[in-house]
Amino acid sequence: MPVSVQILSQFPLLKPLETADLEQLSKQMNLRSFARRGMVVAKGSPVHELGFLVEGRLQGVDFTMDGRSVGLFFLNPGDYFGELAVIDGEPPSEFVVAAARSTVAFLEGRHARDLIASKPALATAVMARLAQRVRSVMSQRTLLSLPTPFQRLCVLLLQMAQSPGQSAIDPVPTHQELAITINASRETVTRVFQQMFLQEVLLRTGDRLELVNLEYLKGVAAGSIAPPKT
Amino acid sequence: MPVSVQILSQFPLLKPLETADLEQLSKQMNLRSFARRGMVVAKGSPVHELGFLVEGRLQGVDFTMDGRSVGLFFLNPGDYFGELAVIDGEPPSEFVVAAARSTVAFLEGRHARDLIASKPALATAVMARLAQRVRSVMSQRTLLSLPTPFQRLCVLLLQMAQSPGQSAIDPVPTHQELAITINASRETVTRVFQQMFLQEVLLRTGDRLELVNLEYLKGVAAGSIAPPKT
DNA sequence: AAACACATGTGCTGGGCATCACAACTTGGC
DNA sequence: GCCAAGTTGTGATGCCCAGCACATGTGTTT
Repeated sequence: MPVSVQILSQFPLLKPLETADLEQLSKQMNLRSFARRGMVVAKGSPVHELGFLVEGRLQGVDFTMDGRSVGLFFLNPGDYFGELAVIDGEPPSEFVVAAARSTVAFLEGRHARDLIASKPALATAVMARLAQRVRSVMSQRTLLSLPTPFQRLCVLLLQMAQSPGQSAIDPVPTHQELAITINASRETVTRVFQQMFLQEVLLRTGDRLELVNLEYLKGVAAGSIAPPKT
Repeated sequence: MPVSVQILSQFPLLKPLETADLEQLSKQMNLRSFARRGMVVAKGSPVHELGFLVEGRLQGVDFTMDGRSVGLFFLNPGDYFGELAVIDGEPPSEFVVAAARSTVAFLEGRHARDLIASKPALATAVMARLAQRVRSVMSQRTLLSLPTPFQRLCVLLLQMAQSPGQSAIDPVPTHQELAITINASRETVTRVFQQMFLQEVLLRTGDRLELVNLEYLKGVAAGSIAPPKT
């Protein structure tokens, strides 16, 4: 069940490859579809595959040993996942589930390793990707060691907005999801938002959240503005 | 100020290199010494160098925007650091300071990049190193989202012990250092230790901390054993 | 030996946040 | 369309832990 070269050529990671390479790859890959909530990769699974998201939306989740979920992130079409397991041969470090009906192209671990090893351009790209992941997880870790949920939420909002360099977040994750990533309760997130709407720091319109008062958010993040009392 | 080939050949990362390569490298590198508390690399510095610790002990530290320190780790002779900045060209992500009088061999960023790009064996090793760092920071992030300091400390102790696969930690970091990594106050760490000594879960002899009751620690980590009240 | 820096032990107090409980509202599925 | 599932808003309660203050121990420096 090969994957069309047409589709493969859409992926930024594979851009440096020749058409011949893509045709070769095409035969090694296979396409699978997932319903909403379908499990794409299980943490600790012995299967090592590199996955390319063709369409839909995936979310990665991890769990603490006592069952709480942490550190959620999203993948959009064009992204790939599973590099960690492919590179070091250890089991995958988190679960990946479909946040919406999705289609994924898989390349078996062994083939993926060979591919990366044989194409220096790919190796460089993968290294860059890993470096970026280290930085991103580190900034999460930094976020989590801020003292108050109020500060953590401000920093998270700034982080999420600055990805596209904009002062808006679209679509906004649910309070529950935000709570998970900043290690606070769902209710606390609701209450902090309430505060910020009142003070007109944030503005919500549909699924879009606008960061009106960026200076305030930065101030709280840097600790120069004290978070307001209850 | 070249670095002797003799010294370079000690580093695991450089093992795959021929003697000729090492001699070449030797000319590109330089050796610097640092007193205790000396700053080896500054976060955000525009200088990108790959550093090899020849002797001594270094510690990496990061800070939140409001000035608290987080996520401290140690380097021992034979380790290298600075790969992140070398790979993605961004400023270093943390400070590295000398925990004791130390000697470090530096290789300039451009040379390091060329070296890695030209030797697939090195590229593979660096990729593996990065993958390991992602996993390690991720487990830190998981640790930080546990609800109570008690649980966080149990998990941290288990993590620190299992590096060598032993049930002891030697040398034990100070309470202050532990407090920083689990995002708790120094006093809380002291009190948790107190508890655990009483219950004979831990045993301290000099600079060595023995994990006597591993099952208990694992139980608390997994949430199946409730942390005792104050 | 004295002086100092640093690590550790311990009590007290207040506030912040998790947790529970429940209501109002929106969304998706059939 | 309607029911179920999921999302958001809000109050009340209790407890855990940060923060402060200070005592004691230990190794290092002069």
